[in-house]
Amino acid sequence: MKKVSLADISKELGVSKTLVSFVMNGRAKEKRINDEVAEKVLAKAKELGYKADYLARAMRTGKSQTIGLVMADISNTFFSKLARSIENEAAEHGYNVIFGSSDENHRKSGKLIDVFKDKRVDGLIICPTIGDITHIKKLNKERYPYVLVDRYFNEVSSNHVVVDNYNGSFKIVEDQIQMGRKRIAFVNFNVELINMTERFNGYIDALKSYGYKYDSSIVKNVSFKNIEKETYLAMKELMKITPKIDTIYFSNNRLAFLGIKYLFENNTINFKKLKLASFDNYEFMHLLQVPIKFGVQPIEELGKSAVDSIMKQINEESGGVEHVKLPLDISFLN
Amino acid sequence: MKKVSLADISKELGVSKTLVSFVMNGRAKEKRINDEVAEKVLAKAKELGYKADYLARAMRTGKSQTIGLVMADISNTFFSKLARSIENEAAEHGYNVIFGSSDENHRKSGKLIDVFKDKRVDGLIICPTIGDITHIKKLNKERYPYVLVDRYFNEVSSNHVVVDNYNGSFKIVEDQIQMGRKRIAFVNFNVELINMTERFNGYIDALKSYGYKYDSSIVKNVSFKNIEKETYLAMKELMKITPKIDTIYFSNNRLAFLGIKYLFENNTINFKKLKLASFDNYEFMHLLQVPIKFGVQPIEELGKSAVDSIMKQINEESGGVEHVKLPLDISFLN
DNA sequence: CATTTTAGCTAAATCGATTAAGCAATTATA
DNA sequence: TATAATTGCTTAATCGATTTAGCTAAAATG
Repeated sequence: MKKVSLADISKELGVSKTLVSFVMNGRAKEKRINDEVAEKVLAKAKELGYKADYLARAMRTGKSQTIGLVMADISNTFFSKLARSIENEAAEHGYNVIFGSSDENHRKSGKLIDVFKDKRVDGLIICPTIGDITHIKKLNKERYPYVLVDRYFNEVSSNHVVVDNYNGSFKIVEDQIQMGRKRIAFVNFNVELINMTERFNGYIDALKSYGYKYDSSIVKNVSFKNIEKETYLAMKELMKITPKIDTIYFSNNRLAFLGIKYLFENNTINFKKLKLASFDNYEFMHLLQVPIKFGVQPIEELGKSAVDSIMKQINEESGGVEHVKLPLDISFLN
Repeated sequence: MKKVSLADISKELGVSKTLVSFVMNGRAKEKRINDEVAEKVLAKAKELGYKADYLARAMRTGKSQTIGLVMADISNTFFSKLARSIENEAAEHGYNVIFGSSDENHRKSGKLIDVFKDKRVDGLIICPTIGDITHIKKLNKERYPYVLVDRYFNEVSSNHVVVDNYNGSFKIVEDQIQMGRKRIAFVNFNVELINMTERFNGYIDALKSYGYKYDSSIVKNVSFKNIEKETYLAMKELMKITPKIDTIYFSNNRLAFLGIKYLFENNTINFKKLKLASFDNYEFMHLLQVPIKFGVQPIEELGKSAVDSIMKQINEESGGVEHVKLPLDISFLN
């Protein structure tokens, strides 16, 4: 019941391991192996139940048929859906996925990247966080196949696949404006992640292009770490401001969730006067009895596109750095 | 900038690879290596930036420091949270996690198990689906380290970690009874998965022990595949039944979500008369303006416990088959 | 002083597949 | 007919770490 190796087959048939290896890798023709011999090898392999040892092969070829996935937190729906999409697309190419969560901590992501490289993943899909620039630069230098998803850095060239944060955000705010909203507050993360700043820029520019004045007192920035407390605090402050705001726009589903939770827990809110908007959603969101509008991230395409980029790089079909920007699905605005 | 190997160190110092290997594995004392020599080796290793090659080591030792995780669908919150918990606990032990989704299809899970074994994962954490008995039996025969989570099979002995479905379900139904509900409908999956049948048994027995008569017309079973359509159909039928039901109890959060969605889309429902219950929840659930009560799965403990079981097996500290049954958190019933 | 023990180290096999280099026999070409 | 090309296959090195078996010299023992 123990493992069958190339050597076993070669011994039983009295041929060399080399020959068996060639046949098993489908290189019989190329290597001009006699058809009859090749067939015998295949038959014997089947009989003995031979399967190439993954580790031995990986060690020789340096290829592991595995992709490393580094995200902020797989238990977050956005990332778990992304992971699923990546898993599916990777499977199409015969690859598996090994994953790890960074919790937006670049020490963790750095460690994960190192371990995954150590395990010889053929490529890395990374949702980078602040401070990951160093790691990206290193990957660039080493020409290690990788692709960033959801976020990237202006300061360093990289393959990346992201959603069009700027235009998505612009349209969501524009929609509120067109609905007659006058004072649109914005709740964002206080970090320099490009997706977040782009959403902010979309907000600003939408206001501008409709002649609204930018009022920094109705823009709140909360931290990843104390997201719950700070979002609550931001909400509390926003509700007190005069003249009254009539829309709160959340730059992400998590913030929207917490904001809504706050509103429910402090149920003096009049939803005739206050509307909500969110850059992206949870599946549940439209069931909440709350006037909220949101975009929907093209998560599946993000994952698919990321894997495709990795595959191109692995197979060296890549024509240099690749930037993919997918539109936010705003069909739910109507 | 290329990889530093044991041989590089041994050459530079004029000692054998064996010695270097011993030192690097902390076996210097045991192998009676001269302290000065050992120190020299460590210093040189640091200087050259030596890191043991994972594949070479894995090939020799047969250990990959990786755990394989097979679930129904990582994009489902239950599983993604479980995955996160498993990832964390595995990391504590220096392990990574490679994952795959079976979509409740035993062909897929079988393939995943095979591939993961091929990749020499040191253990498997499996959320099995119907038809996986064969694979479990095989793992038993091979004495491959594994543990089932969330589900298991009565027909075959296995290590498993599950929630106490029976008692959890019993208490949820009991709670409805104590609230004065008279006709409690049940929406379940139509599959022979033990977690689902146990939830059903809890429902039945709670009814019985309070002298309720079991009425099969208010128990609906839907399939995994057409979950959306069939749940809608079940809801439609339940709402028509007379005498009117006054509680719908969903055996899982997904069913509850779809049921609620149906109710909202057919908004003639009077929530003064109809209450809801669900075995487990979504984070959002209590924000819905719906009278729903639910249990909360001890997901983190499930994952932690599963990894611990695997670790015991890997380190051969396991004293035979292990069954863990964790209580459902019902604190939200109050 | 002869023998045993111990300290300190190494050679070489091993895990299992891949592959560069090359050999022998046959066939084609000049 | 001598040389070149092709067919069909093999030997042995290699990837990098682990580990068994064993060697030498010094120290301990009787």
